Amino acid sequence: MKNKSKRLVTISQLINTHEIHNQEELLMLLKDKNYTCTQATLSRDLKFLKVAKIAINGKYIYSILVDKKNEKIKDSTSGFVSNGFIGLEFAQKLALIKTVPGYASSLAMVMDMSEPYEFAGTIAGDDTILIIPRDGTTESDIRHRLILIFPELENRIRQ
Amino acid sequence: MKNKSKRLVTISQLINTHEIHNQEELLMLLKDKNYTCTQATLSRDLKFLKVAKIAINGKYIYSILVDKKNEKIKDSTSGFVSNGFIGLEFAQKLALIKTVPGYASSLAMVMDMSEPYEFAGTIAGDDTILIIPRDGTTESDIRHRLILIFPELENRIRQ
DNA sequence: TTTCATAGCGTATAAATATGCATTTGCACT
DNA sequence: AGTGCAAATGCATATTTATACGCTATGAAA
Repeated sequence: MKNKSKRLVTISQLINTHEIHNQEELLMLLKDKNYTCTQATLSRDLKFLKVAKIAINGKYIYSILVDKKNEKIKDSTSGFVSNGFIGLEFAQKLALIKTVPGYASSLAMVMDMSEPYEFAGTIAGDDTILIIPRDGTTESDIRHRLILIFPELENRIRQ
Repeated sequence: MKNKSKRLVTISQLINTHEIHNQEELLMLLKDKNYTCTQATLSRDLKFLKVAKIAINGKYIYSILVDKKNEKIKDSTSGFVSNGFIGLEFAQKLALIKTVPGYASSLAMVMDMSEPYEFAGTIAGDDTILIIPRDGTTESDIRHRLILIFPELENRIRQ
C-alpha cells in the first residue's frame, strides 16, 4: 500500500530515462527494481501520472509532459528548497503547508512549475502555503502529487 | 489520396477544439465534416500527427503537444489595465485568478478598490489571487462582478 | 500505353490498454 | 483484538489502438 508512491516515483524516473514502448516493457523494468505489479496497476499509475504515449520516429514511447519540467527543477533546487518544509495539514478541503519563515514562496514556486492538475492554485505567504485543490481532488491525490514533486519528503507527506 | 492532407488538418483542428476521448469519437466528428475513413486510418493519422492520449481529470483525451504549449504562450500576452490576467477558475467555493507573475497584487488592488459586496476578501500572492466569496454568493455572481470591474475581460470571465 | 513503384486505405485481427468487480491490505477508532 | 472504511491491487475482460496483408489508384519511366 505505501509502496504505491515509491512505485510512482520510480515509474516517472524510468520514463524519463528510458524509451519505454508499452506497459509490458515497463513491467519488466519495474521487476528489475523489485516492484511487482500487474499491467492493470501500471495502466492506473500512468493515468495518474498523466503519462502520454506518443509516436517518435515510427515508434511509440511513453513520456511525461509535466514531470519533465519537474526533473529540471529537482536537479537544481528541489533538494535545497524542500529543506524549508515543516508540515502538511488539511482543513476545510484546503491544504496548508507550513515552512520555515521565508521559504514559502520558493517552495510554492517549485510546486507551481509543474502545474499539477490537482492544484487549482497556490498562495504563498511567508511561512505558509495555501493549496486550493481542484474540485473532486481528494486529500490523497494531493499527497501523492506532493510526493512526486518532493520525493525526499515522502515520509512527512504520507499520512 | 490528396484527401489525406486535408483530413490531417481537420483532425488537428478537431483535437484542438474538442475533447476527443477515442478514435471512434473522432471518426464521428470527421463524418460530420464529410470525411469518411476507418479507425485504422485514424490510428495512422494520429501517429503521423504525434498526437498523444493523456489523462486529464480522470478522462483520456487526445492532445497535440506542440499546440498546447503555444496556447499557454498566447494566454500570457495581452494588453490592458487588466494586463496580467491569465485566467479565472473556481474551486472549493473559492475563486482563483491566475496572473502573470508579479501582477497579482496590482490586479487585486484594483478589485478591492470598489469594495464589491460579493467579495468577503481577497488575498494576492505573486501570480495568484484568491477571492473568498461572501456566503450565499454564487459563481455567477462573482463572474458578473468581475466583468463589471474588468469589462475588457468579459469573454475570458464569462463561462 | 504498359509496367513498375508506391502511397493510401480497408479488413481483419493482433496487440495494447482500460476498467468492473472482488479481494486484500493497512489504518483509524473502538 | 475487533470492526469498519477506504485505498490498492489482481483477475478477467471489455475497449481501444496498432498493424499485417492485400487491394486500388496514381504517377513516373520506358
